[in-house]
Amino acid sequence: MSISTAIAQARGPGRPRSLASEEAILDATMQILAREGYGGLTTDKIAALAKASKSTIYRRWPSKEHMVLAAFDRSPPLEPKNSDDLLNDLLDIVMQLVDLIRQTPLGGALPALVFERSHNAQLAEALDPVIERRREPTKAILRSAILRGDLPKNTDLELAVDLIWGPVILRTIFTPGDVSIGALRTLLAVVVSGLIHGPVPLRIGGAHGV
Amino acid sequence: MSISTAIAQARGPGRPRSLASEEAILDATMQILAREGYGGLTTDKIAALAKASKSTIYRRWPSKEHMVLAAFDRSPPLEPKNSDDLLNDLLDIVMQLVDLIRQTPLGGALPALVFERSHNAQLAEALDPVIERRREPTKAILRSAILRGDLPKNTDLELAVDLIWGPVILRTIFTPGDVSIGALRTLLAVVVSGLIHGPVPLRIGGAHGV
Amino acid sequence: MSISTAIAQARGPGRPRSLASEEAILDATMQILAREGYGGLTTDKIAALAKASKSTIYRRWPSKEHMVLAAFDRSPPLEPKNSDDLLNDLLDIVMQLVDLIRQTPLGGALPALVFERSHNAQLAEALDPVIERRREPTKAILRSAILRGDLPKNTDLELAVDLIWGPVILRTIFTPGDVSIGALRTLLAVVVSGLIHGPVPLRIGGAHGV
Amino acid sequence: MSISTAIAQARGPGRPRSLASEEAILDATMQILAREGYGGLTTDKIAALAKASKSTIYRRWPSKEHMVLAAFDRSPPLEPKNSDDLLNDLLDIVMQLVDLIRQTPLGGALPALVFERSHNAQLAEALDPVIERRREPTKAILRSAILRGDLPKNTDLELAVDLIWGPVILRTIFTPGDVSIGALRTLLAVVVSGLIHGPVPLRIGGAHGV
DNA sequence: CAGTAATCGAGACGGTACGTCCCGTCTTTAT
DNA sequence: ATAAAGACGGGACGTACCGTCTCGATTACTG
Repeated sequence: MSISTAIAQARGPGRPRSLASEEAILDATMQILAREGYGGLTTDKIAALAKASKSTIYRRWPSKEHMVLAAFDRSPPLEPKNSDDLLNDLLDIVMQLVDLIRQTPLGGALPALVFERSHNAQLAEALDPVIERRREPTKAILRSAILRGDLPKNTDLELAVDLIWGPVILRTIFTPGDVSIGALRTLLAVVVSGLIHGPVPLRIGGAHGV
Repeated sequence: MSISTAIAQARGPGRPRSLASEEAILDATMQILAREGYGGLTTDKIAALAKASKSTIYRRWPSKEHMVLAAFDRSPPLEPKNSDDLLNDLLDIVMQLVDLIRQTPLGGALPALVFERSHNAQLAEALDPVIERRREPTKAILRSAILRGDLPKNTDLELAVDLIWGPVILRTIFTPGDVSIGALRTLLAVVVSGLIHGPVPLRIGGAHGV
Repeated sequence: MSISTAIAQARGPGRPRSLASEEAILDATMQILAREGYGGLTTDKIAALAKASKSTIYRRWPSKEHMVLAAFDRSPPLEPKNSDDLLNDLLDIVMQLVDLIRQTPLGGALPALVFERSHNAQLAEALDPVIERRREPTKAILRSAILRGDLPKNTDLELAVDLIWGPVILRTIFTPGDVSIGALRTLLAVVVSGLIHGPVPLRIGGAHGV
Repeated sequence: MSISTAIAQARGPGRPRSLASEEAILDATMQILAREGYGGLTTDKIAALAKASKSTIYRRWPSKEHMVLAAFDRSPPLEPKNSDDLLNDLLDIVMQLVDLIRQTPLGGALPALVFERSHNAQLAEALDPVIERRREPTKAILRSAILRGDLPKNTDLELAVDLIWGPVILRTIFTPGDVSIGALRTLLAVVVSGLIHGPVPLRIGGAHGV
């Protein structure tokens, strides 16, 4: 379940792996990420700061990116508010991530993971379930709204999640876009409007004269 | 205007920069990108294939990523169909990019640019206007729809573009999502629905008992 | 004592430096020197031929010249004959070096070391003790001659060594001079003559009429 | 006669070569040599400082070393004193060169020329006559001494020159030796002694017991 | 309680890309 | 034809980082 291999280790003979080292390594990763950015993150620096050896590192994770991912995975999941106000709940959870990205070293590392994922199947395998899990709180909010009748029963959750997060991620990571609370509120309000009213019929326009 | 420095160069004294070299370099970049992927792209390989020297390369672009960007910038802009069917026009232009990303070397390189942008101000400066320009065709479609009356006059274009492209980019680059034509059609239909009906009022739900 | 850092290294923690690599590198240096001359000697070629990485090379020596010096230092010292014939002994040892310079790759590299020494304090530091040590065999010959009474007891050894080697080095490295055995014999015979008879009084000539 | 090709140029059609440029280039060479040493001497720097183009430089001299040599060749020849005191005359001319080497940029460049000569036939061809010419003043002193009867009539001039200059060059360029006036005086006194008394017989020592 | 075996810190290793530097040549317009 | 300016191909350099490996020293369990 965890990214870490240490915990799942079968208890055989020989010296057991040190949990302290493991944490020191991930802590060091976060510190360097915060201080010097992803470009300044090297395995040697991590080892030096964590007072661990590189073999201790590579025994646990096959590459630098996996370490970043493991460090990322230690951050607590987004917490869905589940009040009875859909828009506010969505806004809250969206702001949680935006703040996380803007205020912690993880923001700077996310593009690196995305990049690495694109040509590293091993990392994709590790990253995808983590991403998948991160979508869950949003789905919980949507399910509650459906139960309350605030959204149609046949709402496609995956599509809804993409509609919500797509523009946010775009503005946060891709493009230097407006992610103020006001802008996000409007954005979400339009998305929710689309979800409530459902997709438009296949042909829009062209029937004006009629 | 262009990414290239050679074209815009004032015609002073000294030997002018070779346009032939410039194109050979960008061509070589694309070829290697196609053949070996972004990870296999090195400045030495580019120089060898383009029969150019590394100094000729570095005289023009300060890093590999700038070269990729310049190569990317040579690809023709997406072509808006501008029929009178908004949904079809959007679907068409979205599919254009999805095909471009999936069928050309540029798809593999895009995550690299995003990643590099995140910690390289110099690249950000070069990349952002390129991205900005790429949003224009979508805006043209939206403007036509507004003129036809298929969209409200006060539609926020930037917001609309983000709503359209956010989920698509998310599924293409971030997450291994469904970008089949059917899935995209549904996605766009919901977005357009939201745009037509406008944002929901600030409070959704909570008024059930009333 | 040795140029090599590996041998003298205190046996601390960590993987010890590989003596095999060290020798492979110096062997490769000599081979390339012999095959392609000093101009054809590059660190990449050495690394490739020695199947070592450039980091392994640069961990030991700070520059190409230091490597050449280390390779040079592995050649056996000149062997003083120490018969009871001073002139023959000197001629023998001088011919040993002349042959070494003319028949091994070191000859071609020596000017390079001299050149580099002249503007590289670090190399000077490494080179000087090596040169100093190389003067010893000649001094041994001179000391024997003094003991036998063939040279004055107060003979200045440093001066004698310079008188002997100066002209030889000049003809070998600087100027395309005659270093045949006959020429060297005459040269040494005059030097020894000077050493035996001692310096002339401060004023030569000017007292002719007396 | 001169190292420069400019002067000997046949006066054909077209713009004549600029003598001003030529001098500016050699001046610049000396300045950079003095300021940054041979290692810091590059053709680009020379061109920039002389406000000349690189083609102007390479039209005259085939390589950097030839330029240094041409700059060197502009320095006045050593001036033989030709008093009636052989030892003093030799000491004077030797000190002239020692001072030149120690006090002008040429000292630092000399090892470079020697080095380059060793693997550059073209430079050897240019350098050797210059060196040869520089030996002339010493020979003049020796000839005067022979005429005065201070040296044997059959003194071998080439050998004598090598005996005199060899140790001096050795101590100046090769080895960090003593080139104080006192040390040089002693050195020369022994050499002159050898020249006056002539070579020792072929066998020295070995007849002790007899 | 000795033996076995996996772990630990330290740091060297092979490999490889990077970006810089310099050389000597070439291409442009202006004298 | 030569001048200044400066781009060009070529190629070496020394640095940096990756992920692996080799040491001697620990630290558990297993017999």
